[in-house]
Amino acid sequence: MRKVCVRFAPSPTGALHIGGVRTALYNYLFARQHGGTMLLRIEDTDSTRFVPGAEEYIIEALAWLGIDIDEGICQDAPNGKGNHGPYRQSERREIYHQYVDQLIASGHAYYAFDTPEQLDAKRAAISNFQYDAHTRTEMDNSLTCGMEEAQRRIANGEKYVVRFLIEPNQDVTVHDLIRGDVTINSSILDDKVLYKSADDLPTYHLANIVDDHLMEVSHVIRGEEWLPSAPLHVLLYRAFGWEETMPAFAHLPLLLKPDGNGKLSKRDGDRLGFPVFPLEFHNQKDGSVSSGYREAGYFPEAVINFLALLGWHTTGDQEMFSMQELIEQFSLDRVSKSGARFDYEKGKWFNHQYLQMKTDEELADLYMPILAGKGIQADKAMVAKVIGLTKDRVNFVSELWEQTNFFFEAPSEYDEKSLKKRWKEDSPKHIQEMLSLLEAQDDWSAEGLDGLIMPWIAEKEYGVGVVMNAFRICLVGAARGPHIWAITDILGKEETLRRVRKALEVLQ
RNA sequence: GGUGCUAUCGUCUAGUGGCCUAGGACAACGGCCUCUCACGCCGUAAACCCCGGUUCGAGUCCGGGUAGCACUACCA
Repeated sequence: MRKVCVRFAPSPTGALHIGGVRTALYNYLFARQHGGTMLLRIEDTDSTRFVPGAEEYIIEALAWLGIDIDEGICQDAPNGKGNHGPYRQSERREIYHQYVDQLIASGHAYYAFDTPEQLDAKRAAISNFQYDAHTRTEMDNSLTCGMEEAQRRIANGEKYVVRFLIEPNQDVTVHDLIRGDVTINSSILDDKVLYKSADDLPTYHLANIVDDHLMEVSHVIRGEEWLPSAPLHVLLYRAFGWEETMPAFAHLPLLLKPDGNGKLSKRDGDRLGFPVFPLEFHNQKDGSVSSGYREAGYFPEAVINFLALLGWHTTGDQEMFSMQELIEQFSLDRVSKSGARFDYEKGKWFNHQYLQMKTDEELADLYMPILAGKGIQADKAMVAKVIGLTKDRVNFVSELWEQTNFFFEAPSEYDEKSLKKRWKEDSPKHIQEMLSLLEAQDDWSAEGLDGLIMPWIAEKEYGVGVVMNAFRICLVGAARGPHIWAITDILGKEETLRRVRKALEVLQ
């Protein structure tokens, strides 16, 4: 087998869609597994859809996710590294020109002068109009006007496109690594535009084949939306005489909407309230802002794990995979053929799993800026201790606040539902008595307090639940939180007593 | 409309002719734990799209339906 080289080739037309991220991931896993090269090429042949900042966004997103680029555009080489550059298609005009000329010379392509308006009129007049073997003889092109005339018109500055001449009635077979052989008849293909007059750049089809060939790409792993045009690409390789070194193809299943029909779109994220992009994106072109997984509090390894399993699975029951395990176990023949519905709930679960794997200190580093944002300066050791008590109940670092706020600030009000259920008629009396006991207590350890309070409750027959819940409300402001002696431990005697006195005052 | 791809619990999936009275995970529901809320643990419910065929035997192979998806631009 020849040296593996895969490419991820996004268009800088906006934020990188999560489906694109998965495509990049599968390419990366395949490359790493085979000791091959992961190449990033920017497909900016549509000047009208270019969005400033999109390319930088793509690079930053891949870097955040840990998808390292070996060749092409990347963080340490914004203009590309490697021997096959430039890696931005807009910088490869001359190269494409040369290959288009080759196709014209060999009779595989021709010039066409039909304007977009003329084509629209044709489509309106003839249903299912297709520019192909049946119709090209009636159109305005170098086949009908003659090559010399065509050259003259071009020299005069007339706008033209180059079309690929497709021989009708040929069965074209594409071998797909995931789906097997796919065969279509060339008659359903139209004479695709290879070179556009609008911006003097090639279309995707031409640029893609020329670049993959020149960049020695061995495997094209891309979304299923490209499957219908794969036979066209095979025909292009043949026309260039490159069929021998043509890359292998693998078309990945699509990511579908969580509900309803169709593929996952940006709108679904807005509608259902979850990110569809890896990073938050501020679109400079239309002013829109899209939320990202990073900003939503996801760990990159959770996003990777979640995405990897949307369309791929091993034979076993394993669900948690590190990047290294994915590299070892990934294989294209275990990629699903059918589209995968995007299940955001499972994404949260993955983040929960990865959050539990972090140390309390690591999480404290992430949480302390959030606390600082609320004007709270706390000791890292104390924050880590609080996190150790509460992390198992959150999916995100950002959710820590609602689980830990009472450690950092005394309750300013008392939850009504908790009061109704847990603050009984006798509670003020119980807490008052308990306060006296606590005031006289020197051993403030969990064991010490437990040894003090439990026998007292038992002796008075007040009921553990009744007293402890009322006590909890005094400290927390509600009926929630970790074990009560863990709370008193962190609060300390002074703060605990202060909160109890305050509660007694407010609640009576 | 045309062409192609696809089809197992609500969702992601395991299953490559007998190990399938179809396994796991998320979500849902119930229980346990317990001073509360969670976590955790245990359990329940939940699927082979339909019709034929091949075969001793089909979720698994074949054919036909049906449904979903994608493509059908001087977008990628």
